[in-house]
Amino acid sequence: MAHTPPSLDPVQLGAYFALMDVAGLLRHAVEQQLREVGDLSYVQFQLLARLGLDSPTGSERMTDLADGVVYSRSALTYQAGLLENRRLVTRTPSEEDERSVTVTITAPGRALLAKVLPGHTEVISQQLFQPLSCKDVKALADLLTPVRDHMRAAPPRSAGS
Amino acid sequence: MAHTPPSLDPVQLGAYFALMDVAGLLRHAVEQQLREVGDLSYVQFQLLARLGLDSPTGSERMTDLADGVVYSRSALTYQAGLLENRRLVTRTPSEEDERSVTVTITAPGRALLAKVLPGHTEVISQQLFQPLSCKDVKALADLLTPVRDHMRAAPPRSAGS
DNA sequence: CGGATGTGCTTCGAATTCGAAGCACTGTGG
DNA sequence: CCACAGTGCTTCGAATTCGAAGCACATCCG
Repeated sequence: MAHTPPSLDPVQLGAYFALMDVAGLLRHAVEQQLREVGDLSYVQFQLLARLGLDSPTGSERMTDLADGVVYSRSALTYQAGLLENRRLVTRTPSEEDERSVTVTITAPGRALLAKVLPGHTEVISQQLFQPLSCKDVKALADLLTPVRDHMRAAPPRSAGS
Repeated sequence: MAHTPPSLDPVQLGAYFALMDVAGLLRHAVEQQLREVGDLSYVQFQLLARLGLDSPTGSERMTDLADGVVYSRSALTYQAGLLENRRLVTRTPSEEDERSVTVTITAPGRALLAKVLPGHTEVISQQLFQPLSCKDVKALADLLTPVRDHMRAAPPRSAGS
């Protein structure tokens, strides 16, 4: 059935390596900027951004956060602890599910997020979008969004079944 | 000069997050597969692949390897040491520059590479390329390759200058 | 109601990463 | 020839990551 050739097309290989390289380089650039301006790691920024920008209430459960971030649950616990120590978020037991923990961004958290955001977008614009036209960006988003949905739906388990 | 808006277009944001998410998820999927089949980390695989596939001689200097991989020099030293312990590569002082170290893939290294390669390409095909047509893949490569070149050329230093 | 199973989060130990400092060798200028 | 700067790699300590195991609560089924 799955007649996967032993090696990919050169075009496929190029796309694959370019994707991974761009993501890695971009992550490094972003991380450096975040560290300088706000002493934040990329994960910490992702958490603050999700709480402060995506969530209407500024709160989310640990599990929902983990679903939006690629990292493991334990790493999430660790980073949330660091953010809590710096008073950028609070962790309170959920009232409905006593086992759940609700993470909420604080006012200082929002302030720090606002402080690092301009530099962050600047790095993205400079590093990622400078060589691309508006149409290119649109095309890139349209190309990658279905891939993300596909990957989130299909866990990396055995390809069969 | 650089009138960077305080926040990115929604389209840009979507492209940015999709890119990072896809890369992260793909890295996890690939890493799991490599671990199961060959007990290799992603970095170790990259090193073996570069030595076994890209280099005609099967040898390269540490610095040249580091340039092709995003990781730091010390991480490279560590991983190369692990590969050497498993007899998958050898590290010998260069004859011309006594301070250089030449890394060479061994026969067992090539064998292991050949062993993990089919599964690797299968994962890439399934996870990354399944939702994409051939034209899409071409477009993706054409979009990302200039970005990579741009990022490699422009270090993430202060954007201003 | 009571036990079994499932879900949510944290703790634990091991592995990996990074940047800074250190060591070894090369090349250049006096 | 010798000091000095430059390059290549490794070692070191601290921080971060992961998976597995553990704990607490919720839900289901008899």
